[in-house]
Amino acid sequence: MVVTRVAPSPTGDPHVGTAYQALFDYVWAKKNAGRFIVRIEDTDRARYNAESEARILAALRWLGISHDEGPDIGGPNAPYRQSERLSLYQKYAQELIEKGHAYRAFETPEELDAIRKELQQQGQRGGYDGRARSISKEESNHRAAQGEPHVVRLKAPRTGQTVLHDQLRGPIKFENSGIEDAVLLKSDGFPTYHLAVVVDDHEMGITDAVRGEEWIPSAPLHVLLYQAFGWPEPRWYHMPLLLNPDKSKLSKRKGNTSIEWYRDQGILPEALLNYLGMMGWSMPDGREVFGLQDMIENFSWERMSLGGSVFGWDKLKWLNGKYIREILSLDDLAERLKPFMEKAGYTWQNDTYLKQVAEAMRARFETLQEFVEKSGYFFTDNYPVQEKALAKIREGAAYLPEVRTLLAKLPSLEAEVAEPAFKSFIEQKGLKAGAVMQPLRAALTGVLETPGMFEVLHLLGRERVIARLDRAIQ
RNA sequence: GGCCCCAUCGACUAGCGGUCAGGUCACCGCCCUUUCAAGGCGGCGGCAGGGGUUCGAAUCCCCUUGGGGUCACCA
Repeated sequence: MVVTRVAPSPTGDPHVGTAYQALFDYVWAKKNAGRFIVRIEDTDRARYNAESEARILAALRWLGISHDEGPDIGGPNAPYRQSERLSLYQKYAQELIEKGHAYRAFETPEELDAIRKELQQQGQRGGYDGRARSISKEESNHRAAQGEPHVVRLKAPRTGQTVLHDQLRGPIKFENSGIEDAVLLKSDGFPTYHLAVVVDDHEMGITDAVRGEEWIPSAPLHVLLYQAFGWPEPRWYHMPLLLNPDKSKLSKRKGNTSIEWYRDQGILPEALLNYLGMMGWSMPDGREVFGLQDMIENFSWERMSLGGSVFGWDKLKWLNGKYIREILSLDDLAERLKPFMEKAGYTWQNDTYLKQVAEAMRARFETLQEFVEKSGYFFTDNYPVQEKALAKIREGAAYLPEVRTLLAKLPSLEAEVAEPAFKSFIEQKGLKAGAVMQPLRAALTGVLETPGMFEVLHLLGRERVIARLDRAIQ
């Protein structure tokens, strides 16, 4: 049995890094017919954001990553919010104190600052020297009983080494002398990540701890905790990081990290998921377009590459376009377009029309939002006319009245009718097609890039075509 | 700075001792063409450097360099 978890911290926008993590946790669990858990790491009162949890869960749902247990659906290991498990951590912290693996420390934040400075001046590493270790058990108990504020710190060994057995990189050795007496329980009674993650992973039966590489430096602390408790360690997998274009860890300041931002741009969830799947991982046959199920069927850690991956926009957009033009059905595409159209204030006479426009535009937009931006003239007469289009209209002013006459008297604007009529008109005049087509295009759409002219004529219909021509001629 | 991780085209990657180092995005050119796309074809472009090991290294080892992560009562 494999049980994995993703443990987001509800401090803000749903982060693509969380989705990345969740994706691999999910795939690995499902590959092994196991369970995938979502746990909320809300032990930081200062950064807690009340809406964040729901948005993170919604984002995962949107992506199609479904969890087997979590705060919204419950499960055998409930509760799934660390803020609701406080007594657990306190109990285990107490246990460590009694076993001699942890101790209370009573320094105030100001005192800690002073200690840190002092240590730095001496050229020593670390932020705490472990001085509270020397407080006697009696005194410690007494001061705690008096209600004196304190934290609980790990009594890290000062000699020897601790080895992290990372499944992706092999053993990583750390000198214990470099491991600090980290705070396990804060003075507000909340645990730090270090205590919480170990206690919860153990209590929830997590067998495989998959998380970002940024955790490697504190991993020995976690190993030490497992040893102190006498619990078996999970298998550790430290994933490569998602990067900004400048190769630093993906961050809000240097890129778009919110899943909601991509959603609002009209990136499809399957495209985003697919793209995340190709960050550090590849299909055995080299396919670049693949879904969750493909990933589950073909997943193995051997195919993971360890260098971080730049999370870039260009290829994501290309992939999204690929889904739009080759993977989605026309019906599906139209349905997904609707909310974007509505948001932009566009209306359409019926779904058939929307679908026809979508079909005509299909190869010409790569995000749903792009469709809205490029297709306005199909949905309103109030579309802007670009400078270049205006120039084209003037250029072709001589022909437009004749084109109007021609189109007005045609029995229909279907391509089968309009195209031959148009061709012979052009031939008669001894013109090049573009000389007439481009001004006409500009007159009917206000832009110079549109679907084929005859598609446009047919979609707009005679009434709108004539009206727009009249307007342009004036 | 200490500790730790990583290292193939600009980007995403294939490669796991013997390959003309392959594919994709982006970029450039050509074709198609009523425009713009899409699509097809082609091009540009890479094993960071130096030592080893080996008959033979992108592949294994070491050093250097470079990049990154982390050093909180945040996760």
